[in-house]
Amino acid sequence: MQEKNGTDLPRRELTVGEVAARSGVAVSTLHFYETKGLIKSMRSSGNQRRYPRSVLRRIAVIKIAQRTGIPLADIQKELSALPDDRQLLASDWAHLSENWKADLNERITKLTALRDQLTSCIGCGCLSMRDCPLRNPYDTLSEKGTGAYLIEHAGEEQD
Amino acid sequence: MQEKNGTDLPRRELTVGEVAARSGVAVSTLHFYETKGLIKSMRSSGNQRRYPRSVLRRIAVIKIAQRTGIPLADIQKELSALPDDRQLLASDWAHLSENWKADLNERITKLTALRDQLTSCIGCGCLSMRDCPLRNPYDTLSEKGTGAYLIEHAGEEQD
DNA sequence: ATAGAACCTCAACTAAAGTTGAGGTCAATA
DNA sequence: TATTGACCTCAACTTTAGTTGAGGTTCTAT
Repeated sequence: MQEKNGTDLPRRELTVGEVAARSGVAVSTLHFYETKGLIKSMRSSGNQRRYPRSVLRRIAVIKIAQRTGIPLADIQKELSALPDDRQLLASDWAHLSENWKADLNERITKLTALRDQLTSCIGCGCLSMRDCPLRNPYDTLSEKGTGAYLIEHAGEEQD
Repeated sequence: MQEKNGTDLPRRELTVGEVAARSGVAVSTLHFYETKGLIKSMRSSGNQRRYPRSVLRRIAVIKIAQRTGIPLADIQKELSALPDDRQLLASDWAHLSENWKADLNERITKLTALRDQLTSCIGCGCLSMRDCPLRNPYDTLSEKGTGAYLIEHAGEEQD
C-alpha cells in the first residue's frame, strides 16, 4: 500500500486523525491540547493541521504525566519551560520524569499512610476527634479548646 | 459560659455554623452535601437547619472516603444503602472502610507500578511504542499491525 | 426593641478536562 | 465530477465539587 502523499517515502507529517489513532487520544482532545499550548501544529494549504512525528512522543509524555496526577496546566508550564519548543530529547525526559516521580512518590506516601490508618481504625470505629489518626489531621478545634470536649465528655452521644 | 439553648444540658442539636466549625467544612458545603443526599437536617421553627450530633461522625466518614479518592456520588450510594439512614455504627464503619481500603489499595498498586516504570525509564527515554512499559498500556495499534512500525524502522525520526 | 450575626433560597459562577453539535470546507475515491 | 469522509471553527454542554452573591429572614445580645 502506497503512502497517501503519493511518494514511497514515509511522510513526515501526520494529520490530526492519524495522530489521534496513533496516540489514542480523540481529535477533540488534540484541538483542546492545542488551545492549552501543550502541542502545536503547522497548517496545510487548506488550513488543516499537520504534525511532525515528534508530536507523538510529546503526547506520550503528557499522558504519562497525567497518569501520575499532574494537572495539564502544570504539564504545560514544564514543557514550555524547555528551550524553544524543540523536540523532546532524552535529557528533557529525564528531567521531567524526575520531577514527576517525586510528586508521585509523595502521593503514594500519603495514600499509603491513609491506608494504614484505615487498617488500624477499621476495628476501632471510634473516629474520635481527639484520638483517631484519621480525623486528627482535620481537627482544627483541638488548638482552640472551645469546650467541645467538655460536651463530649458530658454528653450521652458521641460525634 | 452557658449553652445557647438556655439550659445547662448539652444541646442535642447543632446549627449549620456549629457543624461547619466543628467538622471543618464550609456552611455552603453542608448545604451542598444536603442537596446530594449525603447528610440530612431537621428544621427549627424558623426554618433553620438543626443537626443531631451524629452528623459530625457522618461528615468525618465522608471526608475520609474522599481522601481515599471515592467520588461523592459513590459515597452517597454506600451511605444510603445502610438501613434507614440511621446513625453510623462501628459495624457500618467497618464495612464501609473495608470497601474503601480495597479501592485505595488498588490505587496505590497502580501508582506504585507507574513509579517503578518511571524509575526504570528515566535513564532510557526511549518511550518506544513497542517496548516502553510506560507507553504500552495505551498502545492500541500494536494489535492491528497497521504498518506504523515499518515506518518507524525506515524513518529518520522516531515518535 | 433593635442591631448585627447567622441563617435561608436560588441562581450563577469556578475549575479541570474534555465532548458534542452546528454550519461550513477540504481531499481522496468511484 | 460528485460524493463521502475527514477536517475546520466556535459555542455550548458535561461532570465533580463546590463557592459566591443577591435579596430576604431569624436569632441573640444589648
